[in-house]
Amino acid sequence: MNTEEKIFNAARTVFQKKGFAGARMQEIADEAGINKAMLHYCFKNKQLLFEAVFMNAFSQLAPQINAIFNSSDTVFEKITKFTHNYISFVIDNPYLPPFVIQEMNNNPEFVMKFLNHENRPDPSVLIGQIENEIEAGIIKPLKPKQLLMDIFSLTVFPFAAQMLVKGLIQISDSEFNEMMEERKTSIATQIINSIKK
Amino acid sequence: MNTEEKIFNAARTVFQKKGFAGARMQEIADEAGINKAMLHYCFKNKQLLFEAVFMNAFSQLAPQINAIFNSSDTVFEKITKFTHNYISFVIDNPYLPPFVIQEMNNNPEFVMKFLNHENRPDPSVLIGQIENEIEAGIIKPLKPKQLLMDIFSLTVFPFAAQMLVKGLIQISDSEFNEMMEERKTSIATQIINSIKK
DNA sequence: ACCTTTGCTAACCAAACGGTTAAACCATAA
DNA sequence: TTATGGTTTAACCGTTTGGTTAGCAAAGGT
Repeated sequence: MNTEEKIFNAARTVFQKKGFAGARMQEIADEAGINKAMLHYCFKNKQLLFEAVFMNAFSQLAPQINAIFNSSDTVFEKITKFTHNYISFVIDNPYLPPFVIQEMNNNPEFVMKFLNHENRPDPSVLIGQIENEIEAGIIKPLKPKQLLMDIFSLTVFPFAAQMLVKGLIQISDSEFNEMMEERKTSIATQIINSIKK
Repeated sequence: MNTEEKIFNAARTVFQKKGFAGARMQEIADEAGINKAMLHYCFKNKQLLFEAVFMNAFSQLAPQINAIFNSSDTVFEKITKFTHNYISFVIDNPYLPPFVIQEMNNNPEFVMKFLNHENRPDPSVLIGQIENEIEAGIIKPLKPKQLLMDIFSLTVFPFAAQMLVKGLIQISDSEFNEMMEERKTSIATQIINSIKK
């Protein structure tokens, strides 16, 4: 692992734990086991280092999501695949959702920068497909965007609000992971049952 | 409005917009239209000022939620009331969910302090009641905690991840509010339909 | 052999930060 | 009128922060 990678990994760890404002360049340097000046040698400044970490987080997720959204599967298959894949991915990267949501709320200017990114997750094809399947009588009449919001909510929220949820309904880390494993399949079943004609 | 209130309101605004780490005492002072020293005169230090704001946010929400969770209503009625009341409340306080979730993830020590608070939201009664209604054949067999997670997810997530959601599915502020108005009733209907026998 | 570049660091800097101090202000009671 | 005690401020302080500088050592080119 070269120095740039060491810095990047350290930065990802610290930024995801503390957020942009709470992260300290010194802490990232310590975590990487190098001098603080090296951060600026490799990544110019805090903002650019952060953007590198943030964009990388997204460029891991987005193509995976788009591949599902834009495939030739049926809506039901897409829902099944999305919830399963997303939860699997996030179980391995549990810091990602709170991090992304936090920074999107804190840096609205930054939202725009990423929304114009080539690889942004784009549900427009899926929305059209949902409308078609409604007309075809496969899916009950509903607003596609509400359905998307339901899918995102059920899959992403438990991870985004992990600490809150664990505290509120009193579950341990292992119980949480068990529940999430179960949700990999149960969410899709539940949604499909409630929208199929 | 006395000075303490001016400070408190200013602090709430700044903390909710920037988070604890990102908030600046000077900015709070400016927002309140007073001298920075006055903050320390009234609230000792940044940590205590933050805790005052955070606890206040919770003490607005928690009793309302508990009143519903612990009433003598049926589970279906509780779900209906909870989703409706919570969304109504959060439409008027849109900064609250991201703020709470962010700080709970960033200050895990702080989570404990609030979880031992007398007025914490407590779903234990509701969980027992769900188990009873399952035995009574009113509700399909399911894990009560999964049901709670679904309810929280569908109601809270769109607000917690507001910026992300608005960007992803391409909706304006007014469209977002329209969708949330609709969800006040649609979420409950949907959940109840999918769990009733 | 002699530059030039690259990877890296110790030491340093100016600005920003949370917090303190000492004095001014101002109502009110003696 | 003046003494008192809570309220408010300008000025200041020590520390932390992101960022810079000057230089070292090894690698490569000529």
